[in-house]
Amino acid sequence: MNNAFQPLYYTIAEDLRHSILEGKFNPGDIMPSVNELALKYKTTRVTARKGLSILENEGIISVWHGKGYYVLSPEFNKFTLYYNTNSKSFNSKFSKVSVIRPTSEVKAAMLLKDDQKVILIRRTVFDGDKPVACDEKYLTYDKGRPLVEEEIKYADLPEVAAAKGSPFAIRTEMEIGAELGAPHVVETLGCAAGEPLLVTYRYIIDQKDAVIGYGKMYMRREYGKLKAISGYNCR
Amino acid sequence: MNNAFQPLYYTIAEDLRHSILEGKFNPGDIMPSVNELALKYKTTRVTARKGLSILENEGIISVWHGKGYYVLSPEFNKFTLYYNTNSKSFNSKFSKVSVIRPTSEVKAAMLLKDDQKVILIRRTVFDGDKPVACDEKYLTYDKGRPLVEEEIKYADLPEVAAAKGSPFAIRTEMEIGAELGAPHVVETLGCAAGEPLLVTYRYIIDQKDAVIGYGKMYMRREYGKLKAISGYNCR
DNA sequence: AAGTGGTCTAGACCACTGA
DNA sequence: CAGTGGTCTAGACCACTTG
Repeated sequence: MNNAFQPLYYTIAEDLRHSILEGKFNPGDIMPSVNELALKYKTTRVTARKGLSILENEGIISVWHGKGYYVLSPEFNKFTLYYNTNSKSFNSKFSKVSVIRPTSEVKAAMLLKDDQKVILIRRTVFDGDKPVACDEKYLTYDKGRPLVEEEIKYADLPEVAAAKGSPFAIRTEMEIGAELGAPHVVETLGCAAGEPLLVTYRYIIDQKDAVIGYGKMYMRREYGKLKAISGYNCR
Repeated sequence: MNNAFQPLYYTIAEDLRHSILEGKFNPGDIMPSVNELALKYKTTRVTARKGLSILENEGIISVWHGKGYYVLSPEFNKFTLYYNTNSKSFNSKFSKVSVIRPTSEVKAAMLLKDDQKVILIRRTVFDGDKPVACDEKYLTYDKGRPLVEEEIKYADLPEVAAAKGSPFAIRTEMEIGAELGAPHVVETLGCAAGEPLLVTYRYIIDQKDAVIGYGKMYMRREYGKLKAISGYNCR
């Protein structure tokens, strides 16, 4: 019976989650069985199981057919990172959109043939008047598809790449490193030549594992810290 | 009817997922209704709905009560980052475990009172003979609990902190930046004073939002790139 | 009113585990 | 064998959306 505002299976999940968070169940422990829960909550096995499934989806418990549901240890090495290049508090200016011959670095990153040209988009991100970051994006240039500047200018890297195909056919990979800025970066950001910059490299990859986009973003450390969280509480 | 090796609801989910990935459905489109699917697959609404729920859990579609299931746009700003400080190809050496008065930086990071002492654990990570990273971990020091060195030495930061309470009561936050190493870091890593290092700051936070652990890791850029992925294909 | 999704039941049958 | 989880049915009733 369900006389609350929330479905019964949700109540079951909440109760169990609290038990785990309070330490009544610890990693390795077996949760109450589906039958037990069905009895306790005066419901059917289907509904009881649905409650357990929620915790399973949350990565808190795991199931072993024929044995039961086990409490897992938290995954502290798996982080969720939100990468917002288009934050509202910043404004950005596009300084260059052009078709170029790729440098050897870009050629290597995108696995390009020798004669393949790429689109280069440069952008500078400002906090008020102060430049805090700048990035370079490279996209494969298909002769057949004319370059629509407006569409590209205000979109983020993945969206631009997605516009050239199915938006679901791609994934993004990111690497994070520290570098000294190249001369034009130092000049654009107005920082010292020896200032360490946080650099993110992004690869846009289609369903055939071809790199169709590559981007590099340099951030000054006062403004460009990346944040990520881990644990159960964040989902 | 289900004459395959996999449950019917799974087949339904797979079929729908492929349709989306192939571009038969695009972001904003409405998926076939529960009733339609039940008819098509000669099953009940419950099973049909279960298929849709899978895609919903994967973040591919979203539901609007009374209207239907909608295809979502991929979330390219949300990354999953795996942070493996205990990689198998590296070995690490603990150089120091001690109880100290915190520096002002640590005091600020952990929101400590003036007289609170902390445990400091220093570690250096080697690739063969070459030092590639080093880190400092700070934990609140509770006078009541004696410091068990063995337990701490081989564990990672969150596990150590977890050992002091319920493992579920905590979360980890991470910041990533670029810095020049302090003198002792430069010496330990044997790098140039001007070499930019990738730095990760980690905060271990308990359920009362108190910072119970703080760690800093310096990585040389050739070895210390962090990687993260985004999109649907990764889950 | 007709169509959508959401919850729940009572019961069936199957597969896996362990004593 | 009893107990565990997993799948599925047929049908009921509810809540939301749209015309």
